[in-house]
Amino acid sequence: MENIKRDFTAQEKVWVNEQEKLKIKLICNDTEEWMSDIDDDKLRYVAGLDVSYDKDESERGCAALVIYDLTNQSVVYDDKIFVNVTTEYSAGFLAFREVDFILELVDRFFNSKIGNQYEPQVWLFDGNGLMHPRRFGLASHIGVLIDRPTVGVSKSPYHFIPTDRKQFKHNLNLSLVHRGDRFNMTDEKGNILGVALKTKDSVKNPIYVSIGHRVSLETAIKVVLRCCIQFKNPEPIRFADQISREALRNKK
DNA sequence: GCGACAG
DNA sequence: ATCTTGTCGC
Repeated sequence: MENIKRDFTAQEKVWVNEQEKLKIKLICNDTEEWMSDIDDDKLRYVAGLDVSYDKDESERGCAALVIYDLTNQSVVYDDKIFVNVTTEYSAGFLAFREVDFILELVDRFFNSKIGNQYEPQVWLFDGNGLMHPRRFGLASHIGVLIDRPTVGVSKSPYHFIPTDRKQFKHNLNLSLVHRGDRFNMTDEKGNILGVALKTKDSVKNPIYVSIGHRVSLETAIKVVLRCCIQFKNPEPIRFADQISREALRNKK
């Protein structure tokens, strides 16, 4: 796996500094009691967040937060906000495009009546954590800002694919046969940045899981696998995606 | 030499 | 991210 080299704009240089600064606070191991025995029903509430964008008006978007109860397999909290998107997407800087919306949702949750009752034990994000050019993707970025356990879940391997794309896909197919099978995503030095994780026997393509903040990779994988119940993607993220997307559709 | 790029 | 029908399989 290798990094893509390119020149940064002035804005991106500022963002790189911000990432490096926040990265100092990043914690890449388990910090909570329940993480030592997830199999013991110690994991119950998981948050999922996602932002959808309008196809016609690029400045219009909707961000959603869902708290999912694994015990009852139900959504116990959901919230959404329509947002004004002012930051263009730039690979490696997704967090800066969505951070304001996400923080507002998190803030609204903690200030809600049930903000204490359903405090999520871990927060799942649509995007990467450590699997990032500077090892600080959106999940890590938000994780540090809210200082809660977070995990990055993406649908494509970013640019962390070997030069030989065909060989990579071949290796994936060999390794990923059943639900739970994984393929390590490593950098050029052999560091494991995340995994390609098969979450459903019948679905060929894996999802990509990486540490966000305050979880080990093993815990991140266990959490995601437990949240992938009926579909390829984790339920909390699926619902957040569904809510934000539908809200945008109905507002027309 | 150019382009590569989570959402 | 978003544009999109049918269709295969459980």
